[in-house]
Amino acid sequence: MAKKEITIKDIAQQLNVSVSTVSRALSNHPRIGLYTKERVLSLAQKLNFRPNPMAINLKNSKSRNIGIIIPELTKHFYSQLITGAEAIATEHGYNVIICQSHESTHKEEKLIEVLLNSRVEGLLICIANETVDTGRFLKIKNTPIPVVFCDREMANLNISSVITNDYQGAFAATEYLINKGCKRIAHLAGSENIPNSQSRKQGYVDAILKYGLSYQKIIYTHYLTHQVQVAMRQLVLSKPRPEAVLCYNDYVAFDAIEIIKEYELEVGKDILVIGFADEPIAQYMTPKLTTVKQPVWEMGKVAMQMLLDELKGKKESEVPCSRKLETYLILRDSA
Amino acid sequence: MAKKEITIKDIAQQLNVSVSTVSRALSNHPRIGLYTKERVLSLAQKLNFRPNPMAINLKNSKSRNIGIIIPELTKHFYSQLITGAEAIATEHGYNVIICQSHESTHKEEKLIEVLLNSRVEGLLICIANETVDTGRFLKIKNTPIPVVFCDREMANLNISSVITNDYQGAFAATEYLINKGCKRIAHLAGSENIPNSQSRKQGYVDAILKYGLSYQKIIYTHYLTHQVQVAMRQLVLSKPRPEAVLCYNDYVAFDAIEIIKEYELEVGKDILVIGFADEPIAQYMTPKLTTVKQPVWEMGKVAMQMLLDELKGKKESEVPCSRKLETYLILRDSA
DNA sequence: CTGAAAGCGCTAACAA
DNA sequence: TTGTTAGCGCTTTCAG
Repeated sequence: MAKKEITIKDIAQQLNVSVSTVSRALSNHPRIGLYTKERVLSLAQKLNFRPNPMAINLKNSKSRNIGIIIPELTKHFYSQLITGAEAIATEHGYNVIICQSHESTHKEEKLIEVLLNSRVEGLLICIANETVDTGRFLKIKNTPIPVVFCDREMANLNISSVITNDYQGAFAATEYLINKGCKRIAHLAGSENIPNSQSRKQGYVDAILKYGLSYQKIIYTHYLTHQVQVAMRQLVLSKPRPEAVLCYNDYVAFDAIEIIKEYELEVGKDILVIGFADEPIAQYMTPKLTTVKQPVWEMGKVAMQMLLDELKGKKESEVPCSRKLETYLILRDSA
Repeated sequence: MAKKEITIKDIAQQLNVSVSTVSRALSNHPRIGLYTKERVLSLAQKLNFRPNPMAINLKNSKSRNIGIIIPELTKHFYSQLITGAEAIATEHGYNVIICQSHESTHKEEKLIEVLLNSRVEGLLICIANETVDTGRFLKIKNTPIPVVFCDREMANLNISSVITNDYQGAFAATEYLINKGCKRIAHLAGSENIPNSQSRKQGYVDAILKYGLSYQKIIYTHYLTHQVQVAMRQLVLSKPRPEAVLCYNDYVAFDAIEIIKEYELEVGKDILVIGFADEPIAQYMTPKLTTVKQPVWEMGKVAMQMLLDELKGKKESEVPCSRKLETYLILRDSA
């Protein structure tokens, strides 16, 4: 049944005018007779005419597409980020093309290539955890399209970025614990070479220092592995035992809580636990998790807005631009 | 710095051949001199030429885009579905345009319109829960592009669909409880007018019937509202109290478990609980939730494959095509 | 084997 | 105010 898509040419013929007239009528051009315009508009309406975006894009040499690369769509963090980014893009008439690197640097490179080939007008990238070599991104600098990094910035690359203030989040959480009277606060950190982990660790350390506490204990773990449980077991058994533990993220906190329960200690009383991120699971744990919330949705919005600004030729002087979004503590039952 | 994108014309000029020759060389056309071909290919390589997809699409009147409409990207279920669908699409050289209806029928309609305007070649739709009026979808039937429904089918619409076998999942779960010796099994169902909820309820009922149990209790609730807790409280206090409860989904199960704990009963012993979906939270509850897993990722793949098949002109006789994917019980601690 | 030319649907500079 | 024409980048007859 595939009825042929109707074009401005069809309209022109039926009305005995030229295609340019139709084009003008449709695009609200000033120099056109009111009567002709009406005729065109009403026929277009009647025929259910929809301009062919492929033609328009070719004509303008613009794809109106923004590429987004994230590690994993099924992680709540990223789907939230994308929801924010997409809202802004749509608002400005852009589509987003979402690609997943599945945390592989190699795939990441491929995707950049593919997206460039498909002529995206801008790129929003959440670098894979695995990625450390900034060198690979130098080629991006040579593309004419704007790039914005999200959630993780790449040092010395001079590319815009939006991240959350991990340092401040960890600092505030630690401070909260201290104010609650905890003297011995441990930190289950993330991998040592991940910048986000480093910042959180530093926030923790500086808070400890600020209040002159003598106890300080940091254990690096790779979350979602057994390392966390091993580390936590070690903490529970250490003497004196910490009164609180600040976790790299909510998953780490979950494992920590399991161990605490295993030793029949009470979470939120014998040992306070604070997570990071406010994943949905934070509300579904028992006890419900006190955690540092990152404004992920907003981060997506801000990043996309920044990208569009660069796209529309903001003054060079303001590029690259870095923004750090504040986090805040959500108080629940674990601390 | 925006260096102009290089085109086949550039290559043609530098090599003193015509654009058509370049085109042929690039597209591996048979009728071309080997030598010329080599020259073109190597120059293209050297110049880092990438064909402009906008031009190709216009030429072919094909967008190579598939539209996907889902209620909410941040729900794990849907992000998983999309991951499956996207994998297949990419594999076949298609992009996906992901849109969220945010569970609004109105937005849903708008999105269909927008996607049609943007010339997607096919549509994958997960209907919003709110949507009941199939009439609205009739217009889709008049589009020349193939449509596949996912997760929920619309009756009497003659459009292809892929869903999971809710009936069988609920039946198997109930049967499992019966085999474990439960005589009194209650069902916390979803909203009465949602097809998925109806099927699950029916699976429950039929299992009860098959084994000739005399106890049968169904309470309809709207999940993520207080209704669930109210209903569960009622069940816990009823005499005789049910020995097990089959929940409409994992969120319902979570609330049910909270209530059970509230009465100091032991989940998995005093009352067994089974959820539905296997959301990530299922593993993070205490106790870990026994639940009916739906093959969501696979559903996305199957649906996209079906869509592409229709797109590539499978025999009309095989369209529409309906598939029902089997679910399976994941045993954990709650039952 | 290669080139010229038309055309995909639309816009815009230039004429009338 | 309207029409003519060229062109966006590429493919594809149709000639040579």
